Amino acid sequence: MTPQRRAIIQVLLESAGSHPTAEQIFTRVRDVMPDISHATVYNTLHELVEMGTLLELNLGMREQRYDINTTDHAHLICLGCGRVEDVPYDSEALTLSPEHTHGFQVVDCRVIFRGYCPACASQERHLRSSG
Amino acid sequence: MTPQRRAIIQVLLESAGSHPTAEQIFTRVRDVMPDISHATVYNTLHELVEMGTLLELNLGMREQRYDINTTDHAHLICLGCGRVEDVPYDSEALTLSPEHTHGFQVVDCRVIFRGYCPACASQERHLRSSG
DNA sequence: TCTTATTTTAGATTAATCCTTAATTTATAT
DNA sequence: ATATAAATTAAGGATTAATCTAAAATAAGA
Ligand SMILES: [Mn+2]
Ligand SMILES: [Mn+2]
Ligand SMILES: [Zn+2]
Ligand SMILES: [Zn+2]
Repeated sequence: MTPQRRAIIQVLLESAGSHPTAEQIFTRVRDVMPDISHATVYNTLHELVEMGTLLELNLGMREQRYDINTTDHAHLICLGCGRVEDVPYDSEALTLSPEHTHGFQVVDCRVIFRGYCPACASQERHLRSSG
Repeated sequence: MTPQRRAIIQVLLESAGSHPTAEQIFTRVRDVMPDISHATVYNTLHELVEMGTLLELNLGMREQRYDINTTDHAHLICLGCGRVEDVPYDSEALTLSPEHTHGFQVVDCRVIFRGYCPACASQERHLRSSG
């Protein structure tokens, strides 16, 4: 456990719920530790993911998002601006019946609702009516 | 409608169920049309996605996967090798209750089961017992 | 055919992520 | 405390999927 890791974990805890990207985490850590390197942030994030204390979310917006909240939940993402919200979901309702596992050892299930947030939805409406 | 597009669509139809990456599609198209460019493949894929006749899947393995099967289904992906299988799912069981939409216009829902295919699971076991 | 709009192309560019390697830091054992 | 070994960090280069650019080619329409 090094000062760098402490700082990274601190930032993750402070940004709980915001689903930051690796770059955003890097920037926030650099505020308190200006000499930290890119590689250290990436390495530490991967280690935390490996340990199971951090979720790496691929929500389809190019960059990975990180989530310190490892409780069972789904995500709602805005296809316009990338805004992410946590949403509850019933993990019981989503179990793969044995005849459909193809012999896989199933580890988990990710659920992503996609749509447009109020801001992006109104913008889209405006674009459509004017174009 | 150009010969390039016809060739790309042909490849997509032939590879139904294999969830190819853009690069794999590019390679297969190049077999029958050696001078086709990268940009044309990407442009065409994006147009088909825009039209709604092709799904762009972010299964978390770096590259996007494309799926000509636009019927309601979920995916099962191997975290080891990237193998993808289609799995049925009950879309009725997954509707976001109004109090959890945060005002979003919800477009769709993506469900991804993650795990290890038989080959990768046995490999992992081997690695663990020997390391 | 002639004109216009669209599409294609090659190559450069971007941007996130990963890798390499040497220096530093931390942990462990005298 | 000191020496040794192991783990971590930093700088910057490499990688790579994807995007952009601008000119050339092609398709569509009159
Ligand atoms: Mn979350
Ligand atoms: Mn599929
Ligand atoms: Zn939005
Ligand atoms: Zn596998």
